[in-house]
Amino acid sequence: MSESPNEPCTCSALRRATRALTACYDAALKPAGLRVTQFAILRHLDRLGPIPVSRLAAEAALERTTMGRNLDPLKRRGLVTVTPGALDPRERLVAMTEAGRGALAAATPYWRDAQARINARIDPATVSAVAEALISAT
Amino acid sequence: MSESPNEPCTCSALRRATRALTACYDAALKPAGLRVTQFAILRHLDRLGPIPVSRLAAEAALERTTMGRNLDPLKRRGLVTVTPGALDPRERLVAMTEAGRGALAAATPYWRDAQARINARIDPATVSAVAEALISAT
DNA sequence: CGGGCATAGGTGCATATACACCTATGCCAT
DNA sequence: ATGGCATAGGTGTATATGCACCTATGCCCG
Repeated sequence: MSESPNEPCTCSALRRATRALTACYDAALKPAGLRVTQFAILRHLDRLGPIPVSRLAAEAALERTTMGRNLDPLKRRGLVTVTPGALDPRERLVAMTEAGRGALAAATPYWRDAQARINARIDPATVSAVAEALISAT
Repeated sequence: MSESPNEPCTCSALRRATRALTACYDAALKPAGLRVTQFAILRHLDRLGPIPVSRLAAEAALERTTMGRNLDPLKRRGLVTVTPGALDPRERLVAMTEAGRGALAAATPYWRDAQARINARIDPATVSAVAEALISAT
């Protein structure tokens, strides 16, 4: 079985599924003007409050510099601010603005729709289990 | 349950898992100088033979222009050639070179290692099932 | 206090991804 | 033949992602 010359690549299969799922969420969030990556960052900020870039990256399991760049569109649109930390000026504290909170609130119903549609098709616990296994396997 | 204010985002969870899995495969393939995306393209070409860009994109379930750009690093390193079609000069036929076949052969054992390591941790059928469900759900 | 290491972050580069728009060419109907 | 539509592909722009390398600053130790 795993001797098949055309054995499917587990990684490529998952990448493809993720492309499809991301397109689905992005389409759902489009009326709110957010992508799912941006929505996720706003959700983290809403939960955590002002937080340095590195810690925000760690929360999202993103590379530090990736988070830095992913904040750019949100900064440009005034949904978050990034200011030097008062205690340690090396730190850059990321904080949601009022506009950011508004965008998050406006987007949340669309996100819930997408969640409901997807979770009706696949058990989210299964996805969670797969994700957990993959993350701990690496 | 789905009323939790901090309900996890199925999409973000899957994106995170895919980032981790991709990093794992990319690290495994590093000695062969390929990324998993590039390895996947070479595998498609090996299976299909010379093929127009659009059809190759369809096989990989990638957007046409994405495939066009993903071919750039492979072209630059001489692993594939892209030539105008003889019958229809609008078409660009993508073909593996000898160097491409060599790179694919050299990379395959590393890919098998990664597959074996991952498939020992999670049932690939489960991943397939999740992927199928997500792709058909969109 | 001064040197050295640790920590926070940014920049340059490369790849991956997709949409909107453009060009070139084939093909068909009149 | 030609005008118009369909098809194949490329380009511009934007976001997402991560590595290598750089700067700036804190902090500790002698």
